[in-house]
Amino acid sequence: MKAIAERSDILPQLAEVFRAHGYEGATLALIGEATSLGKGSLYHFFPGGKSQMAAEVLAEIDRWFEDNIFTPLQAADDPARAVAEMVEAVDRYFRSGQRVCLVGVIALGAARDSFATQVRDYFSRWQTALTAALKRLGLGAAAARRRAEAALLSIQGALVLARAMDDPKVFSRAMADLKKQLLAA
Amino acid sequence: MKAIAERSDILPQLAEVFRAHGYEGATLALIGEATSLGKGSLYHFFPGGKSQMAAEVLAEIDRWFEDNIFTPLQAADDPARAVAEMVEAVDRYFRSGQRVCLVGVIALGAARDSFATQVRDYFSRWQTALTAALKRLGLGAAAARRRAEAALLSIQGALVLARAMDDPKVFSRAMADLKKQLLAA
DNA sequence: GTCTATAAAGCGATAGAC
DNA sequence: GTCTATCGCTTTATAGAC
Repeated sequence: MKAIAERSDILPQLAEVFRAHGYEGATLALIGEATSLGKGSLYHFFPGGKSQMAAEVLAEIDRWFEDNIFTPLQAADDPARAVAEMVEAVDRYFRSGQRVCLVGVIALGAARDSFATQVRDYFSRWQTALTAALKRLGLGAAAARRRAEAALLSIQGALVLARAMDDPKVFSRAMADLKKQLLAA
Repeated sequence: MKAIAERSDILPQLAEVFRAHGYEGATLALIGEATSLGKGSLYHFFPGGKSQMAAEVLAEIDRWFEDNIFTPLQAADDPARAVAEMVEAVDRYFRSGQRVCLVGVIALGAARDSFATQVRDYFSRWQTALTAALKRLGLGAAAARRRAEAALLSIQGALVLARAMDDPKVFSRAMADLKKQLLAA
């Protein structure tokens, strides 16, 4: 274990603070606590301050989804299996609804305008990747696009509702439904 | 037009500030600006400060939904028509996705814990009212409950996605779909 | 690369005049 | 009921020692 911090260690911790408190609510004090780093170190890594931190966290999330969700959807031999695995990966990633989607949180808040492109791209690339898999399952282009949009909507809605009801089962139910609906004829 | 402010005038303006900036992001400066009221007046109306403001806004929202959504769903002669009118009322209320759901925003943020009961009740009473209407449409108790849950989930998801994509059409499409799904056999 | 100290501004909240 | 002035604290951000 190194005493010297690395970006790869910091970004996930940073992400959790933004997830838990939102952009406005994530203070440098909370961030310092979560990363065990002083302000000096934080500004050494992120000279642009809080907004750079959030931008890099969003970029990291984007990278993760690209590798673990988008690419598998488009490259898989068996599209039905890829779609099912996407739903399972999403369930794990969001810890059955106990973890929130940072991109969704930012989309709802005032910080959306500052990160508009990153937020939009995240969802639109996800939709594109899922649409491709659904087309390979035999759906028409328009139907595939609509169904992919409905899927993203279900995931985001399930996260909101599960947290509002404080009940992870709401999320699990939604993901089980989602898998069925995505793979239906 | 009175120079003296009334609660009934203030609460809607307050609500818009919380919607636009979230609980943490809604500063007293922004609130003062939106209401054209100084801090003195604000603390005269809300001695409990910001948290009382948010609590009363949530109560006001609750009242509005009780009167305009929940009660009509449970009391209507024609449940099919009541369900269709709910979807239309929701579309108007959220301005086709250009306005955000404050209860959802709070549910996702750190302030959720402070308003947990109000947040939970809002959704659970909505689900109860919608479930009742769906049962009168001929659905079994369990199916009605599940379908009502899926409906709330769609609305919240559509709000997130419409804002993320910055495209109100996403919301309108979702509401059109929702109406069909709720009224399907 | 990490820290402490500190600046400058903004925060929620209060006091008191009118 | 409304305002201004202000308190005490926290905020983001910077400076500089180590």
